Amino acid sequence: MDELDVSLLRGTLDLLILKAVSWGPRHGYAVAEWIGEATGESLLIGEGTLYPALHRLERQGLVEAEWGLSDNNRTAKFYALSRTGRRRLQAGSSSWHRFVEAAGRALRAAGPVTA
Amino acid sequence: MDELDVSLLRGTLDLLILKAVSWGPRHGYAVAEWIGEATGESLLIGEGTLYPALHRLERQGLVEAEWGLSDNNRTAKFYALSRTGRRRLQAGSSSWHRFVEAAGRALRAAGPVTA
DNA sequence: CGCTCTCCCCTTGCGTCACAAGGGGAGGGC
DNA sequence: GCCCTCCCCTTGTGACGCAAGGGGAGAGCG
Repeated sequence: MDELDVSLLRGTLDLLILKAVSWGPRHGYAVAEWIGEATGESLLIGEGTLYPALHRLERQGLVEAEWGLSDNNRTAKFYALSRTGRRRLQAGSSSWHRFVEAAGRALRAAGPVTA
Repeated sequence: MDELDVSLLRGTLDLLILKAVSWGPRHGYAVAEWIGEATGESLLIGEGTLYPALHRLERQGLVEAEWGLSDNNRTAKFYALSRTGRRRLQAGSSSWHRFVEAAGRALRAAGPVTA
């Protein structure tokens, strides 16, 4: 009943990261923490998953990175949501919900054709 | 507003295929058709996606294949859900819904900490 | 009889991605 | 001085969705 082994994180991770920085800049480590908290520890992403994803999003211009100091006085790279990133987050969320709704309906279907 | 380009089909496809054959044997082509219908044409999977997936599921013992004749009198390979396949479908569906619920909650979150 | 259309099967190659496993540096308490 | 936590990164590997290819066999139609 703990973390899900499900590998369907695919495609959802980017959205979650964008969401994590949608209220202001956050550094990578904090992004991972937020995702963990926000999903009730259901989704724990490793650093080998997180950082490549952040770099990917940066390369796509969806987030912008800048070095700074964390609350604990540690050097950290802060990521901020760009304008296109925000649009992407909205569009992506919408797509995501539609996809999930469609698939969920199919998975809950009772009969083959119900004819 | 048509088909979704989203690549988060990852991990969901297997479940949909298992569901498609959960009411009795179905051949590959028909599986793809059912998924299309059941998702309101939101999810249209190509043959290059479908067949490898079917073979994968067969290799894992979740479905069993057998040659037969389709409604149109064509030679076709029918896939039937095995016992372990059915268990997998139930467990997978449950995991899927929990995952989706957790991620959905995070994506809909209003504030960072609401503190 | 040939033609074409639909149905139904398959494979190879490519790009992407989650993940495990590795490595490093710098602050702060003891 | 030591270790723990925080915070960054990379390389390699396996898995997978997908486009693009190829083929064969039934059925309507001229």
